[in-house]
Amino acid sequence: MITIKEIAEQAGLSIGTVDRVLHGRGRVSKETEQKIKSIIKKTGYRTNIHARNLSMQTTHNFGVIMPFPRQDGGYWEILRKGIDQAEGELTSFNVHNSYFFFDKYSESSFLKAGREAIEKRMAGLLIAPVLLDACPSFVKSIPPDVPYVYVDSTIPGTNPLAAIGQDSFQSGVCGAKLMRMLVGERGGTVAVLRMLPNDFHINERVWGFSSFFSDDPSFTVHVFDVDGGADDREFAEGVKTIDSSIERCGGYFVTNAETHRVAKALNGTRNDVKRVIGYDCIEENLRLLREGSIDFIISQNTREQGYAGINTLFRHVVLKESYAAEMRMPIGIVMAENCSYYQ
Amino acid sequence: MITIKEIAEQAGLSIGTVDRVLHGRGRVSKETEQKIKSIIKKTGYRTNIHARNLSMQTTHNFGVIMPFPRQDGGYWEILRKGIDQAEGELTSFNVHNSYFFFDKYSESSFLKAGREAIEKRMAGLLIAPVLLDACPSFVKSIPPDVPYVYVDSTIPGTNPLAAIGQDSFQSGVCGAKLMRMLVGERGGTVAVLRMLPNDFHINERVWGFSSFFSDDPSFTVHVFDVDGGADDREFAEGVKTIDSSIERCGGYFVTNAETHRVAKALNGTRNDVKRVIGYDCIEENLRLLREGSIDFIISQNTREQGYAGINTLFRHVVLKESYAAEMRMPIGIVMAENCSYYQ
DNA sequence: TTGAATTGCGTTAACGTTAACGCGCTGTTG
DNA sequence: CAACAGCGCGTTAACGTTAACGCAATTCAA
Repeated sequence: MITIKEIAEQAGLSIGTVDRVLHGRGRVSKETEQKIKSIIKKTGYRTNIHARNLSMQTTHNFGVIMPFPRQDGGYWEILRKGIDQAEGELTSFNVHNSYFFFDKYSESSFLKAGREAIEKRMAGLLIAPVLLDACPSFVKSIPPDVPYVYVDSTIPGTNPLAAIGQDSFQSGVCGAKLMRMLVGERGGTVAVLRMLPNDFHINERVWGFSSFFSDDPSFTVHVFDVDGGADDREFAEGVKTIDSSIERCGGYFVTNAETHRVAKALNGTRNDVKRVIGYDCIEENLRLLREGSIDFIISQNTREQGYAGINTLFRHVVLKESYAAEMRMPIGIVMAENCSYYQ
Repeated sequence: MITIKEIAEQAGLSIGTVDRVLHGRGRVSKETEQKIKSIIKKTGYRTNIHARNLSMQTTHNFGVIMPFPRQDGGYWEILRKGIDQAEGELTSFNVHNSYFFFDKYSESSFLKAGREAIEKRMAGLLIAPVLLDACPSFVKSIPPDVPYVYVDSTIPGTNPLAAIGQDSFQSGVCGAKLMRMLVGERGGTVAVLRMLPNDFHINERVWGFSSFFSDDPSFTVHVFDVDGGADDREFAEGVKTIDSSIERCGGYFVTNAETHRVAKALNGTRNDVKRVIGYDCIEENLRLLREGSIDFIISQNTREQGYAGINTLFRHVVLKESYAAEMRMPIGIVMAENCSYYQ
């Protein structure tokens, strides 16, 4: 590997000048700049990260802007686990995360968290852009030298370093395929419980699920809206009302992590031809999966998303590497027999 | 973070002495050694990897001892992809891999590959210990200062830095669960095609599959041995003979990556109540999955195994970190609708 | 036209660790 | 008792990069 010193020798200049060119710090004539740049290109120079980090001696603070971990039935805890794991593996590089939580039902809360993160001058941001309306304006307020990465969702028209997420439509298709397998080819009626307030993800999932059955005349899909904000008793009532309004419902597709609440509500009324498929490997869902009250959980690999998000920031900020701009996470199919790997 | 210099100051000694204690290079009196060691413990000193790597200026060569990539229907190509990806992400750290391929049906070939790897004095070894009999004696010949990591399988009674693999028994259970879903509760006869020569993995898978149905009287499981070494025509004949020997076979569980050959052999005789479940996301299997000739593929996440294996060596050798000794990979359930993420 | 600012470059200390080298002291051997 | 080995320790150059500093030479403003 060629060094700055060797480049300087080849150019007949000093390392200071080479360094100035490398970092665009000016005070270099155009001819020398060109000369040095051509040598850099020819030799394929790459900076030695060890020397760099030793010299810089900086700690890298990444800001994580995400909903309160307990929201969505603890779904965001999973993301945090992946983020924390990445931080742990990168302690040698002085990487530290600061969390800026917000209430996912409050735009002002989101904007406040975002402002704080910007004020604290983070070296990079990991954002869960669940609030589609508030996000674009906030993203514009991020200083141009601060890279940001999306997890969970993405915001069109913005320019993140990377966007990490799952194909929600396709995950709905997977849910439908599994549902058809469970119910059997004879078909019947299946219900989609769309959780309110619904977001982009949830609608895509519903769409994917429905489109799978659209050319299968033996299946009928009913979509119901359920208030995810209701307390347990009220919620169970709502589910039961829906259940009794369908004559013979073969299965339920729940579009978010609240699957366990649906499964519990159905538990009394449930017979073995009533199936439940839902999302996200939160503890309660896994418990009911093992117990048999839930048949399948579709995993977004949320933990891996958090891990990959911090890793992307690390590679860009610390190692100065370029990285894939878009990462699609696999659609994980989880049942009682393989759920122990999705804690 | 405390430095060697600060330790030396606290002890009233020089950094050279501290360094000698840290590396056990002797030429230090017992009292000073104790004094320094206590300061190290008290302050929680951790060596600065950047300074270390900058000073050492070594490149780290890891040896990979694995079957020829084309064997097992190209299964080992997947492992190589993960290994190469890890190497790519670690170029900044001067990590390089050298491959030592062997014929998985020849012990002498394995031993030769192993000897070569040892002669070339690798900084660490990644081993796919598919040859259970030959492996223990080889492992004993590895110098004690060379760490080694297992992928795919493990060898009891040896002491690897880490063992990365999948719970084969449980993956068989998963296969059975999926099979029962596909065939339906009414039950019937299902066949297990155990590929010869069979190894530890394959027998575990068969066992897991069979045990799932052992308490379900509506299902009958037949286990057949098939010669994986046969050419395509001969192989297809064998499968057809088996198929015609069972009156109404509901499905086939193939215990390794040769699933595509079984699916092709069945293609003529196949009707829609004849299901195929098999292993490993090699290209041909994925193609038939999309086409509909295979219903499910169980993924060992082989690519991730290779990636994690190199990463484990890296963290231990380069970063001097301790690491989990055992990693169980998730049992991936792959169908046409989510297979695009398992290339 | 003199002082000040700017341009274009070189020099150097610092980051923390490693390992070779050197030096004084003590004990041993012929 | 001289020669020598070994012990216990300090000193120092090197690794590659960064960024502050310095210094001529030139340009610019008053």
